[in-house]
Amino acid sequence: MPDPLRQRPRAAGSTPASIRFSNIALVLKAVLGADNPVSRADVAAELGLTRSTVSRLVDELVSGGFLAEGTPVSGPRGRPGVPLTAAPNGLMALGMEVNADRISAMVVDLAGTVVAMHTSQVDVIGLGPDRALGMLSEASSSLLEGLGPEAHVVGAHLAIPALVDRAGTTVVRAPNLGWDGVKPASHLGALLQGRDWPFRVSNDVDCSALTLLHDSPLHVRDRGSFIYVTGEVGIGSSVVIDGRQMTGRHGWASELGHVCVVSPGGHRCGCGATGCLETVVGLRGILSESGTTSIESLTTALEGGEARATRTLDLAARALGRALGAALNLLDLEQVVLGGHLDTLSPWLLPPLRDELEARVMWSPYETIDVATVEHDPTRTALGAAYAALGPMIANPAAWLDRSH
Amino acid sequence: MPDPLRQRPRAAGSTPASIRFSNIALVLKAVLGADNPVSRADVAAELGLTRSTVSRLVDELVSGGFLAEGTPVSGPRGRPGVPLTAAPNGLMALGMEVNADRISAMVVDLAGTVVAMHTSQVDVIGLGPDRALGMLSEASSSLLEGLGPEAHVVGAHLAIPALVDRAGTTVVRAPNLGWDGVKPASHLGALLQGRDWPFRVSNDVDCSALTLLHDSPLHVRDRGSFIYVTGEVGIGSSVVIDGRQMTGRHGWASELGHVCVVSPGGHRCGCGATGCLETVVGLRGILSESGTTSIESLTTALEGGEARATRTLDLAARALGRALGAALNLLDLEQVVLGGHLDTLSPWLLPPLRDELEARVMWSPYETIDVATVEHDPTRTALGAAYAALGPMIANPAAWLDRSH
DNA sequence: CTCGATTAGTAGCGATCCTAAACTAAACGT
DNA sequence: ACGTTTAGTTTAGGATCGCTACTAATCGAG
Repeated sequence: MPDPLRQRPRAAGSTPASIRFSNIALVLKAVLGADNPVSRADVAAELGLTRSTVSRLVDELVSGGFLAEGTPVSGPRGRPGVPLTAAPNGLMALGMEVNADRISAMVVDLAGTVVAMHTSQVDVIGLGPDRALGMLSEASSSLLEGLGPEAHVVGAHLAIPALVDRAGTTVVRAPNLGWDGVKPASHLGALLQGRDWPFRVSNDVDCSALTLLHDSPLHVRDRGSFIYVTGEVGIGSSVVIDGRQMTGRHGWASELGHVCVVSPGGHRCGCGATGCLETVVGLRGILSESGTTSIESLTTALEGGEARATRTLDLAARALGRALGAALNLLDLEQVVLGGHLDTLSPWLLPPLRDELEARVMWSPYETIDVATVEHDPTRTALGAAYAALGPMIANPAAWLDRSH
Repeated sequence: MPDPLRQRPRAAGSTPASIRFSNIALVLKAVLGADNPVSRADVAAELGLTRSTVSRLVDELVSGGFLAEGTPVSGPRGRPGVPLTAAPNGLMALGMEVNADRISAMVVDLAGTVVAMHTSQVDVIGLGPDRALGMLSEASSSLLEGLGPEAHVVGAHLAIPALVDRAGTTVVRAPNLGWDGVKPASHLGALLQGRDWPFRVSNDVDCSALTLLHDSPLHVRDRGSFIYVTGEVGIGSSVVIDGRQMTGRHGWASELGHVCVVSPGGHRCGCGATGCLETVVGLRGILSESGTTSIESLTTALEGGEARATRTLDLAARALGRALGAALNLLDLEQVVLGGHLDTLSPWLLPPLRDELEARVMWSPYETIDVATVEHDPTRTALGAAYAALGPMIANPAAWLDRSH
């Protein structure tokens, strides 16, 4: 007997319109994701659609401000194709970051070009949510006012060092900021007022990882599955599988910093448990264990071959190897990317880390484990936030086209 | 300039036909996944499609052998609806299992009903791949011959305790069977000959986990994200996220048994590393540590409150907690499911395990961690293999309908 | 310089699949 | 008996894509 109470918000049956939604997104993706500008015919061949279909969709994207046509380029034979690129000065998004010691805002277009940006060093902890977000709101607003008249900012995203709920609206807990249960949208009134933007919040390391996944908002790199581990205040991490970020059920996945790597024994961690990776590989742990006071004095000691420092780094690398070994055994990823002070210390970390991974990862005899590093870039997080803001538009351009029309 | 070398196998642009492919799959899913038989009108309401559309698709599924109509059932008002169910004696699949000490085969229909099954206790290790798979082939063939004439078996799947390549064709390594680089299809000639079945191989624990995800081949349970950990010969595990099994890039994900849980110290594991979960929580490790010789003598000792056994179980539970804590911190899953001897020993494992997880999982203050157990069921693996074989058909019924027509 | 070959892009027609609305069917209650 | 309600079917119309034929633009051979 059918249950009249089951009145779900209806699942998604496909209609002819959803073909267009899907195809127009594929076309945009094919154009933005190509290494070199491509023509309508190239896109048609790549997607297995006819030239007439692609032509129609491309025309829509051009008139909607997503794409621009270049001047025809001759091939070896035949009529020259019209090269398609992301429209400059077309659609853009605002990426924002709040961290313990700075706030940033950045406007980025569909090609991934930074059109405008602003960063201030401020003591966010001292200010509290309302004043800090007020400053961010002001800085962002003046950034937007400085843009040309044809620039069209269509969404915003905020990166924050915190556990954020999956809906992207509430900061559940931000230990380094001392914020609990903050709803950033309600403090950004001046910025969001009157703009019907999609606005969301997410974890800062997740945003940074997006810049590793993409060269531009939609150009996916070779690395389709990786874990990014960065040492900043604590140890942050983010996992990407098959080009999609793994958020988990609540958006709280990828807490590599609190994987247990020392047991028995192990120091107490800020999270309440003992033996967390963060206690061994976090900057504070490394410095106190090595008897140094700053990363500069530590590297000096290491370059001098000082025994205590060298031994500390070896232990840290092996602990990192145990945690990453767990991640690779569980997730079967193709690459590990290290950032922050883990990059700075990589000359001493990498050899024992690779060693440990070879020994611990079940499939290491069959596939190589790629360990890479990325240099610290203070703009990476806000840039990733902008990528996140552009995401929905790229995923469903038809919705935007139909709305603006 | 377009690159003429880039001649990819064309991505998937949608055509009008793909609407039907997608919708017919949704309709089948809605019918098979419902708690009670539903009518065409119910499906239409659930999917947000019109009754006429759903009617047409249902008619196709009925004439194609996927669904059957029951006798109309009156509601409180109006014309009675025709209840739809999986067709009995319609489409079926063959699920097979090869393990160290037995081979099994099982025929299952779309409703998840076991239509026929066969199990033999044999020493698979002694036989080697060719003879073991030959026996399986013979047993399966005679199972198929015993079915009624209207039964239509449309695919097969083999579960095997091994690392299997992602394509599902080659057993890369099966430590408990001593098989390396075996291609099962080439040893199952007599069974597969002349049938244009899809046939694939995958890991046994992954197959078992499918039976936890589904009550029937398509009825997804509440638990959409969980990790299943089972103690058999070693420690096997499988991760399901949002109702989809996480296979990893090579299909080698979910090796929880080789997460490091004891360091410093830790015994050497068969995999070559030290301190693996398997060395502490595997049956062999628990027995030797507790000074008992079988699970029966161990439970007797535990029931008698014997100190060494109790202490061993406590340490094992806490080690399991460290490994599962890593998994939950990395993956943000909603449930842990324990099977095999971990279920048998759960009265002694669960309290310290829950304790350890509460302490180690970052988000435990915000969401409860559900730890459940499942009883050992020797048919679970072959049943899961059958589910796996039915999967492609359920995912794309239109392909089958068009082919058989 | 002209013409053929080649490739890019466009236009019209037909096929497929969906929605909408009208219709028929089958039950209940007054 | 008849109206109401809900299930299922039929028919007409709309959206989208593929197919085919067309025009456009370039190169190179004669």
